[in-house]
Amino acid sequence: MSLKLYNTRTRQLEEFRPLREGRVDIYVCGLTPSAEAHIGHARSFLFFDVLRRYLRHLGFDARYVQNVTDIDDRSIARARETGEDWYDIVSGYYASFKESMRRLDVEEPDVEPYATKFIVQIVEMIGELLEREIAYVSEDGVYYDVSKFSRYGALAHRKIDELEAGARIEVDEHKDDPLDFALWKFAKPGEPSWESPWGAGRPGWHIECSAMTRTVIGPDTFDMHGGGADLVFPHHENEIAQSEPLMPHPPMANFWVHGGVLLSDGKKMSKSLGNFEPLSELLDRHDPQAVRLLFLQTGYRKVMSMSEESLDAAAVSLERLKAAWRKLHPHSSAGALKRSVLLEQIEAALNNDMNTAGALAELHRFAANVDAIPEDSRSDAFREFSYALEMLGMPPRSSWLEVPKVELAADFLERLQRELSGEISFNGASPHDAIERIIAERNLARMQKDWSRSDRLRDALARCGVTLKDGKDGTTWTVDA
RNA sequence: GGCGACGUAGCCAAGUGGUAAGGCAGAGCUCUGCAAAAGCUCGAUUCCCCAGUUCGAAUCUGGGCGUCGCCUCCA
Repeated sequence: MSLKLYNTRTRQLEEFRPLREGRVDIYVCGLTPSAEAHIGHARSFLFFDVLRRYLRHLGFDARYVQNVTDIDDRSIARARETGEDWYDIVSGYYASFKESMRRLDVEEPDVEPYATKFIVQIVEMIGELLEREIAYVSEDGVYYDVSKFSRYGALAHRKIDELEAGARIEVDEHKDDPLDFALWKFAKPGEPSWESPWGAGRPGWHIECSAMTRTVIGPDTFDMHGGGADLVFPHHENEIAQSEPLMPHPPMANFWVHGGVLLSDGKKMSKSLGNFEPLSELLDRHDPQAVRLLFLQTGYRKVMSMSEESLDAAAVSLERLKAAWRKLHPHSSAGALKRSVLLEQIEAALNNDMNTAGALAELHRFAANVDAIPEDSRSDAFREFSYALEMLGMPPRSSWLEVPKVELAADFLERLQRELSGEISFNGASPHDAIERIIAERNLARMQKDWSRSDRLRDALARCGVTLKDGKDGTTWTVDA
């Protein structure tokens, strides 16, 4: 039993085998920080985070490279509009993205190459393409000549004439063919630029990834290249077109792995449509672990839509896992990980093209049966459950031990006092003490079977947003959301 | 217009030839003075529609209908 992954290159589910024993090199196209990151980006990087964690679990030494395209037309245009420095814009958005990734427990890439740090290698690569006459210098830049690469369109499973029939390709007088794309764009006055043999300018989109994979990972075929499904064409197709003619032994990457896009109101979330809320703000409103859980529930390749309701449902679902973990927690003790059906079933699910929804189902099945676990195997169960959660990127936190509480409103005491109309006074007491005081009074009333007083006290608290729960170990309270 | 994906209970979603995982919501029960919380139990004779292949199909084939993506910057 081993990992099978869908390979966009061959359009098939294939058994994953690393090119070098025990080692996996993954390159994932990162962000172009010309706008605020959104939850669709999070879905993609969350998936690759789980893939990476799983590869490591399988015993591979996984090296994860995720680039930053820190130069592009949009950020330059934005700088012109706002008067800001273009790089301040880029680094601002990127910092915000990184912070969101941290909150989502997405692990840091092992290598994080910035496009602007690889200008030398980019220029060198363009030079090689020109030498081989696969590229040409035009009036406003250097272009890639698509007609020179016979496999062009292979990744996207598209033929050149089909692409040309597309109604939305703009004719550009600087290109020989509408499908040709820019490798280097000559700078207009005021635009950021770097020197090159053909004139000062900046790299086109696509070329940075070709240059960086070649430099950072190596000139030969590497194991996996990933990104969102919307990158298949033209971005990844163009990367292949740039890289493979210069390689002695193509293909550029063995596996091409693409994650499905996220829909918002039935339309793909995208920078140009602006149909999204910044990721950082969404994470203020929703538990990042619940966000991860929600994405784990859906196959990574499926087009998926998301709603506030689904996010809330995921939070409740996460609570179940937390509760199971909490029950096991007192039985923790150091020791080796002992495998049982839980891990076996999770592996079986993940081996099937990273079926995280199936893996999650196993976690829930386990959680539902936690009470039945015999005392002497609880420590093992605890370690295995924790390990599985961690493997999916949902590391148990110390906060899981606490029942969730929300802050009391600022005027809580005043409202409470009013609700009780002087029945009990607690001048100077903290809100917490006041609640405890009422609970004590109520329990006294309950002992005396004074139900009307008991209920009156409970209702007063309820109107102030505090719910009481009578457990067998006494009364606890929670603050309503 | 071309290429592709998807359509499973109220909602989200797994399952890719052997008789429908899981989550949310809902219902019932237990517990409780009553609640809340918690625990237990239950849910599609059926997988968009229509034909076909097969002993057997949600799963394969053909045809419809619908939704979405890509063909343009995008994870």
